[in-house]
Amino acid sequence: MTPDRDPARLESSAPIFAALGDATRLKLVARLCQSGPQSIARLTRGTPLTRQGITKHLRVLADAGLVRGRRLGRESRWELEPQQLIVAHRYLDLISKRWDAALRRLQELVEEGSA
Amino acid sequence: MTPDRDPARLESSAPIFAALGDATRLKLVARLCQSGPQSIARLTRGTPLTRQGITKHLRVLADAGLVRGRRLGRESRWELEPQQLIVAHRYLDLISKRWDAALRRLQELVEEGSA
DNA sequence: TTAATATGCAACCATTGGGTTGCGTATGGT
DNA sequence: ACCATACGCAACCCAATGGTTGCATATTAA
Repeated sequence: MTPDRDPARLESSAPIFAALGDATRLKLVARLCQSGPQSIARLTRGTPLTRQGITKHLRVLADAGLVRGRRLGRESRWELEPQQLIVAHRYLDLISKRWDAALRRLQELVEEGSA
Repeated sequence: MTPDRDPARLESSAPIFAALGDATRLKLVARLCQSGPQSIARLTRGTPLTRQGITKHLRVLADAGLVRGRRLGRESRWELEPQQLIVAHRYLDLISKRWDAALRRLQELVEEGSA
């Protein structure tokens, strides 16, 4: 375990952030979050994009492990996959904490220097 | 405030995620985090990239507000900017919580349906 | 059976992105 | 004064991305 000590593990968060780094995909995530699993056609409604555009974005999210889709009859239902979100979340948590620590160290140095 | 209620605010997180969505930039953030403010030349050492490459990545991070640089003598010192990290962190927090809520609702529906 | 719905696949296009090289310039050290 | 260091700017290149259209296919409904 101890994923917060493994730099390689940390770098693997990049694809997750990359997948979230697009306004359209963020909206998709939000919609899947708020309204639960949906078909592509339904996800397309309300966006200025083509169904194919949405499909591509869903694939990107799926490749990052943020989302999963399976065929149900003639439609394919897509839903959120929480684990990867948690990975990203933990990464930011770690960075924030490290940054806090660095800030404190810096602060101490400054105070020492001016004392 | 209540940034967690403002969809427009939420979408504005996309550039932050996009900036973090690259392995090289994640490493830069980690290095700035661990070893504090550094010059471009120093940040370049240890990477297979050119100084210009690093400079470009720093600009991307800066445009996302994650990092800030200022000229000190003949070198330019770059350091982390924590607030944007917190924004991203809060976004993931929100999504996670919404997702939890959706999961619970779904769970209830399933249980009702099979009861 | 026929029509409408929901999707997948492939080609294509324009733009962005990651990365380099070359060159010019300011700063620091000797 | 001179040289090395640290940097910025601009041009350039190739690959990836965001987005479209056209067409083929499976499924549901009438």
